[in-house]
Amino acid sequence: MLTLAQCGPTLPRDFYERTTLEVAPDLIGKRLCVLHPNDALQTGLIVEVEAYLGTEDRASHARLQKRGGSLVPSARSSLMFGPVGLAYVYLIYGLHHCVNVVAHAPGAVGAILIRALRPEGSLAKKSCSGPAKLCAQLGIDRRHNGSSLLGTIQPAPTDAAGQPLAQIFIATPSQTPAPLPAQVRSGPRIGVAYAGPDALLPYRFGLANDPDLSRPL
DNA sequence: TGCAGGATTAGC
DNA sequence: CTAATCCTGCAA
Repeated sequence: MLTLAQCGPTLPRDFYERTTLEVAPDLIGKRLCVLHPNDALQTGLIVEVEAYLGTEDRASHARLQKRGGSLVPSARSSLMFGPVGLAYVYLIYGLHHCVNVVAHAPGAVGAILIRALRPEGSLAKKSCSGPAKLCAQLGIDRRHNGSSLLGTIQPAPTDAAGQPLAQIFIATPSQTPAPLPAQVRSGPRIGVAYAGPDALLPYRFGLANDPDLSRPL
């Protein structure tokens, strides 16, 4: 199992403060890390993500909604409008959690869904190939909504019930070579057929031919 | 206040 | 292919 120091340097805030479509492919090959209150550490390399943009993206939670005759963004997506480097975690189908990274240019709106990991260490034999599966494996749930991904702090934070909360962060692996940009491919996002033409936008990014993809790219 | 549907997954 | 399951958006 990896130690905290072996995870590599944590991605700084500046990494996330670029356009969402710039940040998304750059997350491929980075290491998602969860430090649990009992000091257990779970990690995996990101092999697949999807970018979700702002009010104009019909597939995004941040898209405009009808309300009182006018169009406004929904309350759920408010984190996507705010500071970068935070986790946006939501419940889907009443059953599963999905985790996003808030990332966008200054004044813009957007987040990146983490869709699949290559599991490492204690996770090595588990499947993290799917946005809900990786959250289940890593113990990520709505208590982490709004938590910072920019590093660990002491003492560990607590949730609304006062219970200790696992800390999530993303690091640049120092012992694994970064994937060549040529190996990162894009394709249409999964499960967004309701978005009409926006369902075809190539905002899904992943390592070409990686066995840990949630689906082939 | 009520209802339709979802950035998914496992199982038949 | 469908069920599971609950929060959110949106109409009434």
